[in-house]
Amino acid sequence: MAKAPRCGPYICGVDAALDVVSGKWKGLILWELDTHRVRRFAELRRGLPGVSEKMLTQHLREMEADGLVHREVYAEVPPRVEYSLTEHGHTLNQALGPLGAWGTERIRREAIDMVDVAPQTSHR
Amino acid sequence: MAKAPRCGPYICGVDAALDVVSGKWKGLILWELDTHRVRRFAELRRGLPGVSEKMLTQHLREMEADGLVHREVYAEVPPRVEYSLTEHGHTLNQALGPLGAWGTERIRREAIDMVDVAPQTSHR
DNA sequence: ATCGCCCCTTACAAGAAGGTAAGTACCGCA
DNA sequence: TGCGGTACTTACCTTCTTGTAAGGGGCGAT
Repeated sequence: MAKAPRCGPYICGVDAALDVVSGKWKGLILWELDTHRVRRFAELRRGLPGVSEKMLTQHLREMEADGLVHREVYAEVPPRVEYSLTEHGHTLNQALGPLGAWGTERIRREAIDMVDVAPQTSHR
Repeated sequence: MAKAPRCGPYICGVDAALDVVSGKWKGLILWELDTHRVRRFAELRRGLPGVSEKMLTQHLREMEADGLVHREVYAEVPPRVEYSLTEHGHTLNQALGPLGAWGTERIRREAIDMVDVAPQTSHR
């Protein structure tokens, strides 16, 4: 069920983009890879609290297939693999910027709402 | 299944935003509701090819709980319900803009790649 | 020699998301 | 009287995603 494009016919661009970032850890992987330019497998694992090795590998492979991350394997011992964002991954991250800002705003707003709803401690 | 914040502790804003738009039809619902300012249930259903009534109701309820859409019920016969974007939904859609552009670009690029890879009748 | 690190892979199991189909209650139309 | 339209709800089932656990091959450290 997966050819080059993973999912069906996209109705709009948002669809296509969401398809590529949907996955429990992909947003965080993107974030990690953007802050630190390049990360090794174990570094990413430590950076994502609670991720299993399987999921990390799987997501990284999908993102590689989607052309978002670059995977550089060094034929050394012990094995070393470095992940970094491709040009595409980078532009995606930039496109994700406003969304991240919106999300942050939303979190902030929810925090305020919670204080409003439970007003005994102090006024907001 | 859903308190005010639906999912766990968000690491970054992208997380929170993705949580809110992840769902097979939410992107499209947002799009529909943004183009036409206000839509009724059956109109939305006709606008999203292949959506089931259950999923549409479910997604709309979640988005209402998330403060993205406004649901106006008219106590008439036959029943009439109108959905529209809230202020939040609107800003979300704007934040989704760059992502949509990225997705569109990606679709275009894939189409080009496919032509590159499969030049009509030659070797497979 | 055994342990643990590195970067995975595989098999299996659980859970969430989504789809199908039917039912509800009311009405206008033929 | 029966059909279709409106806006759902419910029960059941399938598929997709995620998690758990184990293994594997090479090497440095204990």
